[in-house]
Amino acid sequence: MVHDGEMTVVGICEDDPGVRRVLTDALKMHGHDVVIARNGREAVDNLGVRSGVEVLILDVGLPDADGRDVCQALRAGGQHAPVLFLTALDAVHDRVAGFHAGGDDYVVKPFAISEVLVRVDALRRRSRPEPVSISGLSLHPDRLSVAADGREATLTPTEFRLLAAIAAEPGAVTRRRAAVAAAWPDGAIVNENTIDSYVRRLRVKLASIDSPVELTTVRGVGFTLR
Amino acid sequence: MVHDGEMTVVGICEDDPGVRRVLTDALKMHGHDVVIARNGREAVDNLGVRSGVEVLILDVGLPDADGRDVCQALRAGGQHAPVLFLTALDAVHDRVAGFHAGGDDYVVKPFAISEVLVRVDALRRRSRPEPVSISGLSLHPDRLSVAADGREATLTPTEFRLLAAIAAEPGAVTRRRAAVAAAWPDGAIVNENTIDSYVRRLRVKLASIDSPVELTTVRGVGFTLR
DNA sequence: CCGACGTGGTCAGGTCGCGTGCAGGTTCGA
DNA sequence: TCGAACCTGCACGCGACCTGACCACGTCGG
Repeated sequence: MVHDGEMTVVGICEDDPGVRRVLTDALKMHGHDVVIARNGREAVDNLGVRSGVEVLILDVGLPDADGRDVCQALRAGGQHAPVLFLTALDAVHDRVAGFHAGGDDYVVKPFAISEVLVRVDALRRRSRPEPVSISGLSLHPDRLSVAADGREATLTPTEFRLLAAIAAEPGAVTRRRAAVAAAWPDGAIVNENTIDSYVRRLRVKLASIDSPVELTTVRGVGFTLR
Repeated sequence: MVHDGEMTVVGICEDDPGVRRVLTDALKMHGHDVVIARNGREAVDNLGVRSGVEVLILDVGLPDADGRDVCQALRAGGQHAPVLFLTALDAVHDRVAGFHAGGDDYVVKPFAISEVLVRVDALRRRSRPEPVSISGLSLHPDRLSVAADGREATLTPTEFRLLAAIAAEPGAVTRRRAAVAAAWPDGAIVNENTIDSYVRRLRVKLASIDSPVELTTVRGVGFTLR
């Protein structure tokens, strides 16, 4: 089957067998794969980075734990997959709004399956890399752009890889060799000077959006974001 | 008059001629239009997005395929019409419960015609192909058209699928491969250049309605809506 | 049965921008 | 002060993309 994208591996943490079943069936019917956890403990065991899940569906109201705690525990374990929270109606005005801002999403129970499916697809699509925010600068891999405040600048693929590599560890110095390896992953042999050209272009684009951070040179070592 | 107004186009996939006849007659008597498929193959051929059906009635127990597989195949083709599954009694406790919770529905054979009619109406009502609005652009799946402000342009089915895929996440870059997979869900091998032609046609049509958003190219990656 | 029409798909040629390298100037560290 | 490291501006080639046309096929009305 070749339809709209690749299969997504979805991790579900839900105590209610009925809801679990509904979700599992619907997701499988749409060509996705499912990993199940019945409670917080199983979630931590089964839905970590090693599980290979790409999207998480977590019930906020678990018997043994809050879905947000589960999320936090998974995140602590290096699991960065986007989360779709299932929440009861009365919790909506609580702190749920916060989820949405974080790139994660939520649906209110009782929910329509179709809604869950749509959101799972959306999360997967934009999740591969979630927008990376670094001191007022946000990188959007799905848009190939960098934004500060409201302004946004689009980057070429190579520019983006380079900036992403340098921004990966804010404050740390990215060595020239490391930057080259990141921006040219195929191991192409590029002129030492080429990277300077790209750094320059990045500086111009960062300036065009009044970036709060500067791309500075550490002479003899590499580059860093300040 | 009982039925609430507009005619609904119902797609039926059912192998039993008797059941087919009963459904067809009842639906037509209530002012609906019917498109028939005798098996899974015909369903995929006749009940896709291009058929214009608004509600699907799928027999779960087809000779050549499971109704759920048929549903999956149709969904992959961009057919998002709600489904009413016809299922045998013994399957109820199977996984059918899952359908009812979602946007879709089911009835158990043998069923009362009136029940089917009620559910068809309910399904249609709650899933009227609402136009999808994206930054001033609205896509009308039921009319295969795109509108901005007051102006409207009609699209061919392939054009619509392509635009819908790119518009799914405004601002995000839709990769060429993904766009191809969306516009040609059957996995047809199309010339790499073909998609360019369609993008061009879409651009022309978007321009003809003074679209507020532009279909721009992200060189080396894909397309995006800005 | 035939021709008009809409749709899907292909092709050849032209355009354009990304990736790249170079030359010359400038800054920094010793 | 001197050399190396870095910055700046620019030019160029190739491949990705755009453009406008063409053709094959199915549908429908006459």
